[in-house]
Amino acid sequence: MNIDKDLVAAMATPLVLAILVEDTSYGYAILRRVRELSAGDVEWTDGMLYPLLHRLERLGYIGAEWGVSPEGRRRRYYEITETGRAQLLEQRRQWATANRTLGGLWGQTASPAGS
Amino acid sequence: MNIDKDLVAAMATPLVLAILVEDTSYGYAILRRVRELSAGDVEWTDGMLYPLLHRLERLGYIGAEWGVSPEGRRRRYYEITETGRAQLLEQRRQWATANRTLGGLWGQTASPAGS
DNA sequence: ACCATATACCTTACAGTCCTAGGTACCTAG
DNA sequence: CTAGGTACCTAGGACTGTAAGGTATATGGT
Repeated sequence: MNIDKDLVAAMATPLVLAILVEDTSYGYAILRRVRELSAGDVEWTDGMLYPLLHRLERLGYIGAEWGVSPEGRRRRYYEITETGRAQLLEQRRQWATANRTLGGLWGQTASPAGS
Repeated sequence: MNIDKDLVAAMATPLVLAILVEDTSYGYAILRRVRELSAGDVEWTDGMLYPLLHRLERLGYIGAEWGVSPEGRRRRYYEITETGRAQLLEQRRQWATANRTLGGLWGQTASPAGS
C-alpha cells in the first residue's frame, strides 16, 4: 500500500514526537520504528526525515545531541521537549477533529454487500 | 482550534469526495458544508478549494458542469465519478492505516479522560 | 585485500500545492 | 450608492516530499 503524499506529511510530526515520547532515539532507528509500527505500510525516506528532524529542532519540539553508537559510529540523538509534548497533545486533538469530521461522512459511502 | 496545514491538506480530497457522494454540489456550498460538518473547526479558503476542484476534475474523480442558481447566478456543479468513488474508498483505507499506526502510540502519551 | 551491505547522516534539484492577495461579477438590503 | 453576501477564478511566493546523490564507518564474505 502506498500512502498519499499529503497523509504522509500529516502523520510525520505526530509520529516522530510520539516515538520520541517512548524513548530517546535517532534518525535511522526512527525510520525502522515507523516501518515496524505500521507493519510495513508506511515507508519513509531518509530524505524527508532528516529535514523534518531539523525543523522540529528549530521549532523547539525536540532537542538534539551528538553521540556515538556502541560500534563507534556517530549518531545524532533526539529527545522530546516539554514544548514537544504539548505539541503532540495538540496534534492528537487535531487528528480527533479530523476523524470526527470525516467519520460522519464515511458512513454514507458505506460498503454495499459486494466489497 | 486551528487545524494544521498538513492535516488540512490530507483531509481535503476525501472530504470533498465524501461531500459529493452525499449529493451533487458546487464550490461555495462545499465551503459551507465543511464548516458545518466540523462545527467550525475546519475553515477552508476558496483559494485552496477551487484549484483542488480543478485538480480532482483533471484526475477524473469528479465531473463538472455549468449551471444557474435560482437567483440567476452561474454555478459550477460537481458530481463524483466512479473513479472518484473508488478513490474515496482508497483514501479511507489509507486513513485507517494512519490511525492504526498512530493509535498504537497515542496510548503512551496520556490516558484520554474524556471522549 | 577487496567488495557488498548495513548503518548513519546530510543536501540539492525538481515538482507539486497551499496560502495570501487580488480580480470579476451579480444580487439584496439599507 | 454603499456594504455585504454569493459565486467563481488566478498569480506569486513559500514550503516540503521525492528522488537522487554524497560522505563515512563497521562487518562479513571471498
